Amino acid sequence: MTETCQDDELRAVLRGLLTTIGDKWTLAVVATLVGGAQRFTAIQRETDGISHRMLAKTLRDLERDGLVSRTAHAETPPRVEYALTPLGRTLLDPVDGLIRWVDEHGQAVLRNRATAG
Amino acid sequence: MTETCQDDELRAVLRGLLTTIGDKWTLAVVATLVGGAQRFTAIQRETDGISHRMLAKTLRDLERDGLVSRTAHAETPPRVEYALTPLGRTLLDPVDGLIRWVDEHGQAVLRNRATAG
DNA sequence: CCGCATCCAGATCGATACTG
DNA sequence: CAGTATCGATCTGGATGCGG
Repeated sequence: MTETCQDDELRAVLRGLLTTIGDKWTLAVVATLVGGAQRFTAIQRETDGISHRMLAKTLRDLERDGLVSRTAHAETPPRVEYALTPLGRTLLDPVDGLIRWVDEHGQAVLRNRATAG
Repeated sequence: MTETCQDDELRAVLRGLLTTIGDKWTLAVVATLVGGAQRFTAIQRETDGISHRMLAKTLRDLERDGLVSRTAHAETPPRVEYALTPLGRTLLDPVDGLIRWVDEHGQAVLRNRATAG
């Protein structure tokens, strides 16, 4: 495994990661899970305007990447809880950096957008 | 201007920003511009596989947000140079945090994807 | 050389309905 | 309650051609 290959792969992962967390709902869902494990319906209620389908997709993607864990309890009625994995929690740090940037410079971006149309 | 309104707007900006920098090519273009101002064609040559149209769109979006400046020189042949603005450079910091995260945990994500995908 | 408009194929998303 | 499949509307991205 060469370094260039790794570099290429890392770039791909970076883009994929940005695409993932940049997806319309991912961040909101993650924000909902910061406080602790949540059930499917609870997440949907917390996340304003998300459709059933998109929540399912978002959670599956996050689970696929190992950022969110899915625990199905064999009960009636069925109960499934989602939570951030340790790996998922490590992501909160750099994301927080982005949030701070928006907090600091977001207004400037808005102003630019308003000016430039 | 209420705080809740600002909070909503900031969330919108955050999502918009993540969408922007998560867009397929934005990061590669920004990476090209880190070293200094570049011409349209030079950026296209540096950024492997990007189409004319997408580069134009990417640059326009970045310019709209005030992250990239566009300087047209009135010459023949026409020459237009793009460069990161000071605001654009402040964004490099949090993005670097993300890159470090990928550097550190990207392999784990890939492993998870391979297992679950 | 630079940028935009048009056209077209593929991806995405929301609503709905159906299974366990 | 949790999750998947289908369908239709919308959006995106690439190729091409034209104007500055």
